[in-house]
Amino acid sequence: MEIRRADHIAKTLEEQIFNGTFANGERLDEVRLAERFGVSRTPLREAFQKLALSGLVEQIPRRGVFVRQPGPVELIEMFEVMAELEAVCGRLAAVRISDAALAELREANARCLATVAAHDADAYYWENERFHQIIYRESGNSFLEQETLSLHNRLKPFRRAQLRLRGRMDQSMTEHEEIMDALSAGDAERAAASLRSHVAVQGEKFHHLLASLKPSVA
Amino acid sequence: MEIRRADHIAKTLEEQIFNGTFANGERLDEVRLAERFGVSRTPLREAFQKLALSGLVEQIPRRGVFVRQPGPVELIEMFEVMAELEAVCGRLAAVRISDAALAELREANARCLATVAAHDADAYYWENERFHQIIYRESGNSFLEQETLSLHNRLKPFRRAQLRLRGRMDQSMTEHEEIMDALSAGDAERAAASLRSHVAVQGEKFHHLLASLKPSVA
DNA sequence: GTCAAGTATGTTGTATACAAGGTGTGACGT
DNA sequence: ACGTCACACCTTGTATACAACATACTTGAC
Repeated sequence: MEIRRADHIAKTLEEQIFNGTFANGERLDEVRLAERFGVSRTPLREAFQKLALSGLVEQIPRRGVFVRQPGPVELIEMFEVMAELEAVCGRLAAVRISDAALAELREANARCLATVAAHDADAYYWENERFHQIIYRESGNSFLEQETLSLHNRLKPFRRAQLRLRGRMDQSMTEHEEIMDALSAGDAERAAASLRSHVAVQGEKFHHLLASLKPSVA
Repeated sequence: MEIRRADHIAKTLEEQIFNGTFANGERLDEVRLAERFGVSRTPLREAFQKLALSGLVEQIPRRGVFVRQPGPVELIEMFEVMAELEAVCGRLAAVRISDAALAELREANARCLATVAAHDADAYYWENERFHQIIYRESGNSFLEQETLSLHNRLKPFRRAQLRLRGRMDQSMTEHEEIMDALSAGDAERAAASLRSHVAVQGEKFHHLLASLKPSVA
């Protein structure tokens, strides 16, 4: 099944890092992990390189690889960039989106509403993701779509955390309506602005969450 | 000297791919390149992975790695994203830039002017790069700075090509002036717009260049 | 007693040997 | 003559062996 074990290892390690299996500055021992996965060091090192390029671990020559959870400031920076990328997607999509995609978007938004009514946070998470991914796609720029999706995935675990805050889902839905309106009207600037603030508010919520957890770090 | 030969190989291969040493769909033979670099396949494969993650080559399991020059549409997409990223940097920099950095920017622009007066395209290229990198830095968002720089580097060879077009350097300088004005005034939207069009015009020029070379592709 | 230097041990980086899969060619059958 | 199946060779993916470097501990000298 797994033609390339290195890829599978990379994915597994990525999940485990996300799930907090490893502490922040922890060194990933090649031989220990190799025997844990039942493979040799070779595919493991390949997996390490992928993770290093993704920014999840840091490779220091002749020293080893260390898991590198992004700090508070870096996370805020990433959320800021995410907001801007989505804004760009929105601006482009406003003038490029097809009628079919608009209908698709409306449908996705309706499903979001349903999950909010059902207070199903997990389901909302997935439907919301679909809503945004349609916008990425309708930017009409595959490269932009890929880059935005990549950052989106990288922020996944942190985005998920802030969703549990009180009333966030309802607020999010009204923002979705505004976004839909702007896109339907083909108003590029309004679409960009509404998407930017929609995502930026996620970053701020996350910031608050973070500050409430560790008041010393802020 | 070179602690990590794999890194050196990756850089060398990257240059050679840029310089057109390899044809577009060409397969990179591991053993042949290994003996050509005087190393074993191991560091070469590590180099391949880096290049694959950078998008310069494509790795097909059990088939090998193939050099993957971006096609016309992908290049246009990348230029579009580049324009938007620079616009974002500009918008943020307009409200975050320090007086010292503004002076630095003015100086860099002055050096650009000097190289234009001297008709030194190569020197202009470097000074122009410095001008833009200051703006990336002054966005006050290191993550954004890195991402923007990364795409900038990836577009380097193509940006260089369009610079040789008639009158491009003079036009570019007047655009720089507009950008400087907006940043000095702290006008975020004007900075964003001027930077966007400044870079977008590069993409268009490149598009023209491309169309004039291969009329069949467009 | 403390600091420094040397050695030993452990870990990373590289080379080579081995295994598994894919492709191409040739032969045989229709 | 053309198509299909089988075998051989070539290439990639993985394991293991080896070398270089870094770190830590011990020993000796001041």
